[in-house]
Amino acid sequence: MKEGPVIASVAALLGDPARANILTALMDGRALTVSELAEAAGVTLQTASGHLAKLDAANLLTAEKQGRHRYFRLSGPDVAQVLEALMGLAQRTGATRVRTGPRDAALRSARICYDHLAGERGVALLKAARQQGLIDGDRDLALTTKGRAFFADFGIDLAALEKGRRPVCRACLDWSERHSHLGGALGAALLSRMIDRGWMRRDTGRVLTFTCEGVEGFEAAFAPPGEGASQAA
Amino acid sequence: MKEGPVIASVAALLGDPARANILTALMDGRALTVSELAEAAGVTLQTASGHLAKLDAANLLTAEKQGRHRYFRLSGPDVAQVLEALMGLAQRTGATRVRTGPRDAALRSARICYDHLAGERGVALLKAARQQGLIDGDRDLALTTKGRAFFADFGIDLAALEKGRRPVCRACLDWSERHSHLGGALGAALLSRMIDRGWMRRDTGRVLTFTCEGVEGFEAAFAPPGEGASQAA
DNA sequence: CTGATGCTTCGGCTATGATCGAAGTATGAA
DNA sequence: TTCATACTTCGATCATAGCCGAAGCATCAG
Repeated sequence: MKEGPVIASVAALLGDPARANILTALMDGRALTVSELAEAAGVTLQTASGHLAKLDAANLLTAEKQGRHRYFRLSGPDVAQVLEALMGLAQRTGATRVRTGPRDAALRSARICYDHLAGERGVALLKAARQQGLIDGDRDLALTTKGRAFFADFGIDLAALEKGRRPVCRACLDWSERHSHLGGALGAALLSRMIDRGWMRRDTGRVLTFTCEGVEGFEAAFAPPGEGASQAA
Repeated sequence: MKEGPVIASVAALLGDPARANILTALMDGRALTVSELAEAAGVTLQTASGHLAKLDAANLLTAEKQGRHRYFRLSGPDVAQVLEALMGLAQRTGATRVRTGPRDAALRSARICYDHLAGERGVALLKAARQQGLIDGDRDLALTTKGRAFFADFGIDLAALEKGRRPVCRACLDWSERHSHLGGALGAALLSRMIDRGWMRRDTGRVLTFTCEGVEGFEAAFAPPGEGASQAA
């Protein structure tokens, strides 16, 4: 009887279509202006402004003022995680539409979840990392000694990651797959490193498009041991 | 722009205080009746009924009808997971438990459910029968060969039971324990036989009072799996 | 300065939906 | 059978809040 209103106040904020559109538009971790968010949500500027004020007051968003613009971003990965969880729930319970476009397929394949890799590729990465003994644990993930060597070799400064307050490894439930992908500081660093390497590029929105070398490199690095076959479609 | 409304429809359901109270009350995985949920939510019966219809239509809950009662439970662990994530976002303060079931300890211990044994003893009976390999199946129960021998030896005419239209074994949801106990023709015959043996007697109302020999005999026949030995299976 | 752009606030309209009383249905008990 | 309990449905009331037009600040360019 006490918890209900607590979660209700947050859920009610996510329960308005305009606000939900705003939040999903921000799910790629980037910051957008009020005007951009108004267009994404399909409402007028002043309506969006009102919504953003509420989301900001609830600390779901953070605002940064730059000149005449005001940039909003999600206040943290946990917001994105909740949104992903809600999408997964909506899909399982049948609230999602049957209509699936090409953009939907691309989203399913590889996308950004706040700041790390999600979708089929994201799930495959964590699965392979587990199988290769790089990462241990089921719900709470931990780097193995072998994993530390691997990711250091991949070009990631683990010591720097561990200095931050953010957990290095975190399991994040994928809404399109049914399994977890790798979030946390390591997940973010990995995505950043893979983009640096030219393995993929960010399109508009959350879609990640793999390059040819990217597919090659990704499958070489995160291949299930003993299985050379790639998953072609 | 398409995903927003999808998550909004789900989130809006969680965004009402009464519904949020209902869902949090169900978070422990047990099933509760409409009345109990109405009290937990702090609304009247008809209001709760309306909310439950919506949550059921959205497949967030599943309903089980049992006589005059309708038991609701979360439709899956993912629902609870979303709620937990929301609580985390809302900086939860502490867990709340909903008082459920009868206040009367005697009723809780052993009572008649229609015509068979219910309460702690009833749940223990079915649990033991499963563990001893007398009864098989999860939702739909069935007698094993070993079970047929056991109950025949107990003094029950299984052939007669099977002639009737009534199902021999039936899982019946216990309203104080929130686990199943044994109903059906066999459940009724068992209770009748145990009363004949002097294991228990009917008080006024539905309370069943075990005699000393009853406790002894009951625990010998249906040894609690957690007694002394470990629960490994 | 003037004018333009980006955003916020105010005011009023409107729709959604939460709520409960009362009546109706289904099941169990006497 | 008749009565009681558990729940659903209907109907009407009422509060919340989403929405946009218009006006008000703030910043920048000229």
